[in-house]
Amino acid sequence: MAKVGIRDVARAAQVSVTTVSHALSDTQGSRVNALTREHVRAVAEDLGYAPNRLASGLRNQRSYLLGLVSDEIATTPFAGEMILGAQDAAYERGWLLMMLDTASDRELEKRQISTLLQHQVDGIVYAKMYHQRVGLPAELAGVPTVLLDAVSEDGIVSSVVPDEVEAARAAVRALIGAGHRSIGFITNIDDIPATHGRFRGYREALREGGIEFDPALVVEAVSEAHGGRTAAYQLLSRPERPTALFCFNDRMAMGAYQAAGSLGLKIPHDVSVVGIDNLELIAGSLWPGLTTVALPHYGMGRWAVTRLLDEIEGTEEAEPVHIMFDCPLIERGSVAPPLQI
Amino acid sequence: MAKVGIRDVARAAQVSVTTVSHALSDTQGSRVNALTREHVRAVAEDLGYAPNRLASGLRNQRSYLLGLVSDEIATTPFAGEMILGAQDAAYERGWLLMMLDTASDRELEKRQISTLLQHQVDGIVYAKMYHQRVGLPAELAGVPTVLLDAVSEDGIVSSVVPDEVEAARAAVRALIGAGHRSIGFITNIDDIPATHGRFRGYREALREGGIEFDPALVVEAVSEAHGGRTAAYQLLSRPERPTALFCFNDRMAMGAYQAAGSLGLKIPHDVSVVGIDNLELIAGSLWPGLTTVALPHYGMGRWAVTRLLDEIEGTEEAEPVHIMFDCPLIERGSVAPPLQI
DNA sequence: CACGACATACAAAACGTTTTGCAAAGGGGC
DNA sequence: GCCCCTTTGCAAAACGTTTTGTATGTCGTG
Repeated sequence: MAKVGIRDVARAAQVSVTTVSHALSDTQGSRVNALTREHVRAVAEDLGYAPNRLASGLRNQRSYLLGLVSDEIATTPFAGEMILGAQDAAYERGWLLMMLDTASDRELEKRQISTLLQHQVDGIVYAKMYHQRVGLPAELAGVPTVLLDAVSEDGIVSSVVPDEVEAARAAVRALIGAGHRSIGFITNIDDIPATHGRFRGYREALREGGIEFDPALVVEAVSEAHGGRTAAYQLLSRPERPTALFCFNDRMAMGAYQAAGSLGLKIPHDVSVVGIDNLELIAGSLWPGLTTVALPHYGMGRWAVTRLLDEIEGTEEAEPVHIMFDCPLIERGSVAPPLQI
Repeated sequence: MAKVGIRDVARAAQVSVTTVSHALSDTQGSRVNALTREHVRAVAEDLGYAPNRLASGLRNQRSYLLGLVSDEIATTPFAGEMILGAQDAAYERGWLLMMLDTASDRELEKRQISTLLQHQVDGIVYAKMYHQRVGLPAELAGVPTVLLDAVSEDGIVSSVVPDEVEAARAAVRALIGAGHRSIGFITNIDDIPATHGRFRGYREALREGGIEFDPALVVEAVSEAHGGRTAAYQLLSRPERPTALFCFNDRMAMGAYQAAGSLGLKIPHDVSVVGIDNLELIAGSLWPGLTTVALPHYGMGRWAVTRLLDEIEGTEEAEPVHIMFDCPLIERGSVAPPLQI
């Protein structure tokens, strides 16, 4: 069963290839009779004809291919949602996405981008697996590009990142709303936007709640379960222990659960905990379920591709847009009113 | 900066496009002088020329594109490794991979496959996110295809799956090796190959160790943390409780940790636990770290693409191959000798 | 010295589309 | 009834490669 091409359709429909082409793409001013069009369409359908995108891409200088280059796709659990969002948005508009993992290797990244360009991708989503500032690779100059979960130093291309400050505020507000006044903050040690943004959100939420900031309630650690565990242990074993903990992420919150358990404290009865990330695997598996703030990976992925396609298809040169996505609170069972109230 | 094409190189090098083409692809019998070749190459390099894959694909009837269709990429944590393996293998051989998520929707799957085919992909990896038997979509007939983490009912295309029996045996052997004789099995309730394979592996390992199978030590539950928790609670609260638990997966093992904790039992001192999956996020975050068996997702992804490319590039029709991948034991800290020995 | 064989380079066709320019036919206004 | 305009269809060129067939010279051999 050889591939059926446009000439096969033309032959079967007793018209020229030109007419077939016109009949199948409605865009042109009616250069074909409605009846002929119907007839051609029926024949094409019948033969199972689908245009060869390689050929039409060559002719139109448009491949309907998008590249997505990102660091460490595999090692992080966020990737899935982000990519799915991007994929969905692309597919809905008739485009396909090609992902490449740079493994954070600048040299590899360079080669991958040029491979993508060789395949004539019409644009590139440059993604990072956690919110960061980046310098745009030189190879991307002149190529429509959108940043996903990253902002560029020169602000020259559109970008989307989560609103870290708001995320932290939402988390802490949930605790304050439950009546807590002594809220520990288990933060991480990396110098990344999330660290600073969430710290600011923590302080802003406290201020809003009329609670004085107490530096003694902030503990830094590596952003893993064990870091969260030691930090929480430290905070919870004090005589004047906080009644709630706001953790930098869900993994650290998991560590907090472990520390609470080893100190004989029950969550949420003795201590409330909130995280950030909404990693289903962790937040949903903990017991009780972890109340946390979701990072809108799916939505950001969608937005990035949608924006990229708008820029590609748009006629006029559009100004780059930089947006921050809201992060919704996901309530499970780790927040309750404080004990002594 | 307009794209530089082969004719630009020809002009700059003062030769014909034919010569440029020949000079750049060494495959042909030397139809070009070594000196000319060097010269052309230098000029091409200089101009930053890279052939347009769309055009060469059209001419060669080979797109150097592969499709990867899979169910639920986003919702499962395995996806990353599997896709990364596939991606790496493809990239190393000069191919690109286009992923599509069918969301387990048969209708969507159909459309996605035909989209891929329109883009002239040279082959398709049909992947599932957990080991299962599948019927191959009719659209794939005649298209080079390899199954990833799935086997087809008719065995007509090559496939790769994990060796479930061996995985379970490795896990249980680790417990027996530590001295355990009373080993509970927390299994799941779904009728999938993993359930049956791991049960068989459990029994085989017991037999090898000269331990009699005791149906009372097997408890079924949903394969989530809460399922593991209730099952483990049930097993561990018996007067004659098992000294070790083999859990269907890491999430259920996490539930076992919770049950042990609520019963005041320490892992691994009072009870040993092993899982299957090696989900870094869970196995590495638990305290103590979970000893578990890794499912070789990265390797399977690599194998699938490598095999697919061999079949595509191979001259003769190759017989389909069905292989099972070994699953290595990953030791962390959840296994110790039993208490009373 | 002449002829053939070989090395080297080029022109042209092909891959499967889309689109532009052109021609034929049909219809309406005068 | 003639002319012009509109509608409808077709032929051909173009997109950027690769490859086949052919032409030109050069060298070696008889």
